[in-house]
Amino acid sequence: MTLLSEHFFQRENTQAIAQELLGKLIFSEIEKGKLVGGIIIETEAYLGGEDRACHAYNYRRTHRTEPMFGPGGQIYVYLCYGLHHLLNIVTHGEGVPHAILIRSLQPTHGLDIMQQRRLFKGHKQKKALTKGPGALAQALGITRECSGRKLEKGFLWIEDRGTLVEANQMGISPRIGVDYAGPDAQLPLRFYIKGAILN
DNA sequence: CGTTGGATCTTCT
DNA sequence: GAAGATCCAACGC
Repeated sequence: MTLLSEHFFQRENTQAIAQELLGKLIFSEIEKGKLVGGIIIETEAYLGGEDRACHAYNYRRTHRTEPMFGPGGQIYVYLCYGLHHLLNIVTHGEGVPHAILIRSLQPTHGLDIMQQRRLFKGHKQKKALTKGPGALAQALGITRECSGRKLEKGFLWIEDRGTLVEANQMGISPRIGVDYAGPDAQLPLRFYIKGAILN
């Protein structure tokens, strides 16, 4: 198994990286002693200054978007709809605000811990542990305090265990929930492993 | 099954 | 002051 290095994320082809992340393992031990993780099965690419769907469109630089302007391998987390944290991995070099949204996992490690984290918040039982970006961040214990930190073993990291996703197993579609982005909403920048997203 | 609406709050205008 | 890279349960069929 190989830990994915910063170099991996500092390459310039964000779409290719988003595709390569499919089948990789992501781990979180943000809470010490609580190791959780799973296989990445769905990603979306956000292409920085030229992408209307990206928070950093037109190189809009704010406190929130700042991590995206850093070098690849950093973490960008932000709050959506007031209640969901969304996990992104920054790519490309410094000053180019590309990022990849991790949308879904197939849970493999620490299922009991994820189950617990998904319990409270008023509701009773959750079905999917890590299907959907908000759910996934909750199961991994990610909050926006992680935003701006680096991927790091023992905190939050990604490993390659040699899983290969064949081209015919990969699905491509427009990104979810970005209708406001005009023509960019149609771009085929969402990637997923066919059949894996269904429960 | 598919569709609908409520929860909830940071961020930027 | 408005909008938003969502989730879930409750409906209606």
